[in-house]
Amino acid sequence: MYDHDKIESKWQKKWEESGIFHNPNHSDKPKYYSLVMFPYPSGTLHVGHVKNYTIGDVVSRYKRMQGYNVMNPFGYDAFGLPAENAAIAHGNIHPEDWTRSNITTIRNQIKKLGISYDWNRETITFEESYYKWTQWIFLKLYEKGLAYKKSGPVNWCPSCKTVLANEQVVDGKCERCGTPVAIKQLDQWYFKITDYAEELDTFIDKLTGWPENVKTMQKNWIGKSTGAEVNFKIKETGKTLKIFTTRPDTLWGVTFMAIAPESPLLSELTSISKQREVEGFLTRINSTENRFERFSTDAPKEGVFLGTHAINPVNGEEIPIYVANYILYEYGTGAIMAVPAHDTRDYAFAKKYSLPIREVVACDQPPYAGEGMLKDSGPFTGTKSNEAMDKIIEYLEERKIGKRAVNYKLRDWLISRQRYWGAPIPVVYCDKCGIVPVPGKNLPVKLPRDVKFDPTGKSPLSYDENFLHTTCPKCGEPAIRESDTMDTFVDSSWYYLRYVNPKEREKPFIKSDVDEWLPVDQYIGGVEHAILHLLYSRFITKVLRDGGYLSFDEPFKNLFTQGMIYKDGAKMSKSKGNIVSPDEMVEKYGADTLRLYILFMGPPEKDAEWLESGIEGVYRFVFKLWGLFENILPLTKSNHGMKRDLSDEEYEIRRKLHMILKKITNDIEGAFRFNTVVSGFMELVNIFSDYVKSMPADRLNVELLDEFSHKFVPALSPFAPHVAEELWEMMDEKPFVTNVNWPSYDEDAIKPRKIEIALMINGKVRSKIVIDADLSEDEIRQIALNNDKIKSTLNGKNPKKVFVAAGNVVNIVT
RNA sequence: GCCGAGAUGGCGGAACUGGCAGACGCGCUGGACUCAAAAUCCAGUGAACCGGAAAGGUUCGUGUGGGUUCGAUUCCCACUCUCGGCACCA
Repeated sequence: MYDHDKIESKWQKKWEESGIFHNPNHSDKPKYYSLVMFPYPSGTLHVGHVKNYTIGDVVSRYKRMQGYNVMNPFGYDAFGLPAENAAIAHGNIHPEDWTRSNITTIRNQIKKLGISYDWNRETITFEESYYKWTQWIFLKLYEKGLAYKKSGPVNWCPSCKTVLANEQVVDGKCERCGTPVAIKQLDQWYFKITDYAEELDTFIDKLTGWPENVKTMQKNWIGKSTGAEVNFKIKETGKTLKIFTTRPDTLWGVTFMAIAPESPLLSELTSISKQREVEGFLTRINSTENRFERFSTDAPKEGVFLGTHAINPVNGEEIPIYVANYILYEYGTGAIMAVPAHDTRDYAFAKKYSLPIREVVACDQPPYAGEGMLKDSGPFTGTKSNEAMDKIIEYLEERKIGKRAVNYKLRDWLISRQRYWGAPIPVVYCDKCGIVPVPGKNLPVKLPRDVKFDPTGKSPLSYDENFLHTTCPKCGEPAIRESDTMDTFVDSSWYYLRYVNPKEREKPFIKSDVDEWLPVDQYIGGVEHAILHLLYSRFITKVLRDGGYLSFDEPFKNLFTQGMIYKDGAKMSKSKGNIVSPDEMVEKYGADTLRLYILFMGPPEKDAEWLESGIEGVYRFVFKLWGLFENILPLTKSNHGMKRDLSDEEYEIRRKLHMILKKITNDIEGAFRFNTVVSGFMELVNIFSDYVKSMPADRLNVELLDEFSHKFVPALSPFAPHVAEELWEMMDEKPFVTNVNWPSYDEDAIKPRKIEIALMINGKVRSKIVIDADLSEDEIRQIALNNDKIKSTLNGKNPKKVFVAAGNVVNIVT
């Protein structure tokens, strides 16, 4: 009788005792780094996590069987808001204790799933031995001028009581809790990711192992656009107003200028007579309930004439300058040249204020933003707009009125957080010396344990006098520590490096080791990190490379984003109460069944609906498989070595065995089509069950059964490792099946003796016949034409043409 | 609006470089076992129709409309819908 409980705990113990999943950093075998996105331990795991880890485990175990030295590590993204919020909600439990207890739970859950992690590499981001190096990374960025403090408008979540990065604001709401985000003016720390915008953009094309949608999302987020910067003189002041445009070819169509309400240029561009009107406008748009209304695409375009004029450098025209609500201060220069005929927004604005609309690209009707023949454009009249682009930029450069320019939507990464549970930013403020970074030898700046961490909007650490007061590392005078902590995305931007040398005390990692192991060969996780984590990690990798700490450009060679598991048509969440717990499933059906079912649900990159009846079907399969081996093993053991030629039926069964083995191998290698791998296992079990039942035991071909069991069990082991080990042992083979080579298939065995081909008349199947596989096309044609059924259907008519597709069909056209 | 992915039985999904659509599983139907049920096992299961039932046969069928081809789920064109991302980025 199959007893999953007994088998699974038995092998989990044996694996642990033998240490077979610990991998050395150096070995004769080629390396393979398999990585799953580590979890946020804010609760327990659900089956959605299990999907992630199962896919990673199958890849790891498969690669191990193919002779690789596989690194398959695990850890916890253990700092951060959810842990802190949950700790507060659960009474006054300390976030550390709370998180640790979650980690213990999760670790046990994972061990029961039979995942082959190297637990020696386990990494927890809140440990001093880890965040010391997170702080070290901050210092490296600071040294290179890539970490800086500035005051400006920031996203503020009133519920989480902290600032957020742009990437953490979704539809104007906090990515985490859904509260509408407010804007505050604050002095905050930033990482200068914009310095790497160009490389982050262009290197996306080199990420051939990444899904297309993730690459597109990153491209969009970085938002590179090329064009020109053009200088417009201000008639009244003689100063210059710079603008960025992607359409320098429409310069002759400019009929007004517009600047952002937040622009510092606003006051000097406002004439005295217009001041009152402009102030009224500012008050009105700033008082709008939701500032995101102003920034939505369909908000009405509004503005006020400033009473001043710009001079178009290409034709000397005087044009009015407006302040307008649709101009973004943070993008480009915060000011635009407006071409109403060729931009829908400028068009709407011009219509509203009756401004001239001048067509300079031939079109049926403005607004037209496409390409076309230029007209009324001075020396460029008659040139195609796309061809004129470069020439016009050269024209501007020659006359020193403009230059080629590139702009990005990407903004710098705001990393300060006004919360307790994170790595302290390692700087102090000294009255004499200003901002002073904490020297590397003084790291870590320890996060004190006993702090009141209720969110007040001010950093909890700022109330801790012991923490706050220190001495300046430079002059030794009293100084104050920075009390903000770092965004947890800083922690997770380098954990994949730490796994290589998790116990290293002198450095975050050893360069030669990391250079050997990275990039990660296969990264697996949810698509929700398409921008945030994956972009930050790419950035940090490049910064460390430029600092000489790494020698590779990109951290993740191949990326796979698995789909989510839904229950009752919705995402699993505690509040909906539709969580499927892996513990319950393991207890009821066993880890092997759970793993197989999760893979069988559908293509792994797609979302899938959890169905209890589905897992029961897989459970039946495991039972059937077990029963088959209970029948086979006594035969193969007693008659081992007895040989007999294969009958046609047996030849066909053996052919299927090798065919499916080949298919399984291809399905793993190709696009992780594990659902069809599992169905392949089912087919084999069905075929062999039918065979065993088809004749008395003493007439079965034992050699065939022996071959089957020695191919099937190793192939099964990455997917259902416990039952595979148990069967392997029952076959009197030495443990562990986990360590044997991936089963090969024999191309010769796949060649059929006989084939069935369809006989078609005008594309419709009229008959099917079985013929020898080695017949020539002519022979097949003759057989087809002499077939009774074909003859009677043809009814004496002469076929016009006969197509023979070898091994498939014969199509007779009349 | 822009970008990306997709649409196949009652359901999840298969189908190699264009070659017998619906593998595998779920569900359903019938049967065996049982006093009965559950579990298990066996058989059937795209739709409509012809046939006395059976054997068998015909037509239609991969979102819609066209096209290429002896032959299209697969290639081309147009459209509809669904999902995901971005969204006043000049």
